[in-house]
Amino acid sequence: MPEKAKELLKEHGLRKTFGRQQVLIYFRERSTAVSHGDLCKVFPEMDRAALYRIIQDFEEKGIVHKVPDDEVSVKYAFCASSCTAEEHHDHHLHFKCDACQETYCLPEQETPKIYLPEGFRANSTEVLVHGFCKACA
Amino acid sequence: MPEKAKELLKEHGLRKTFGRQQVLIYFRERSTAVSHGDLCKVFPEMDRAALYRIIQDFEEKGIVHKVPDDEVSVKYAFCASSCTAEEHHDHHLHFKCDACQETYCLPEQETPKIYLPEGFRANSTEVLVHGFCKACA
DNA sequence: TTAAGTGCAAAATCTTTGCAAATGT
DNA sequence: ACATTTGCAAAGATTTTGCACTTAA
Repeated sequence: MPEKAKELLKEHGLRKTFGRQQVLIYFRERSTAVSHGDLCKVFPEMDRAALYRIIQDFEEKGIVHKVPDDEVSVKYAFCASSCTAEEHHDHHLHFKCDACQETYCLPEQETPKIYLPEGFRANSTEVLVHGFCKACA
Repeated sequence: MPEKAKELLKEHGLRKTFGRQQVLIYFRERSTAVSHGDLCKVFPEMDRAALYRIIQDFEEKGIVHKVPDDEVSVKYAFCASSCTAEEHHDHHLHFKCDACQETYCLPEQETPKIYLPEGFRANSTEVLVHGFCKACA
């Protein structure tokens, strides 16, 4: 994976713009998932609509992935590795702290093998564990 | 578990109103999760705000549970059994079909044991499996 | 130069809230 | 009769869209 945001954008077929670089760097430096609203607070000078489009482009190109959430809005986190527009490979667990409300990606953990009822075919599995994180426990 | 919607409401400390009975019966008869928007379509004669409040009351009292979703809005499904206002016991899997977009509860399946990094403490686990359901496979 | 991205404004949705009228116990 | 719930209307948030202007390649 390229070190520079610039290269990462290029690699995923996106033009290197100021906004995208800022947001990409922010995602890379975080271990927890953020919503669109969160990003608006982090980048108050950026346009809301532009942020929606940046997130959307990043998700389509495999730079960030959706993290299912039980609050109102979806969250996003930086893709672990090797995700492309064709396929995401973020088969790791997510952990949401009931105290600080942060959602962590836990990439060391593989998703467990799930056995489905007859007739169901699985493509991918999302796991969201609730509890207290290291900082809040 | 009581057979009648009326009794179920009473058991959870909610008054038996027409709207609540309708919605409760609807939830009981479904095997897939629905959003507020879905309910509005099913009950176009009911007030949006009232539906929000019904869902909220049901969730608080342990009649339905939230199902994390990767779309815009949260979904809800009927509680398997014995959930109360104090504690939900819906530790089953959810399955979302990539074709028909329905989210199923898979109550036969126990959630797998998850091993977390040092310092993290789990309370509950939500699993959302993506793939093709029986009807679409 | 020209295809793509941004900023701004407006529309469309979604969610919450307050309060008078209706309903359940 | 009294507390709760509903219906309606308004406000607040969130998300999407269109289009002129700017920027990247």
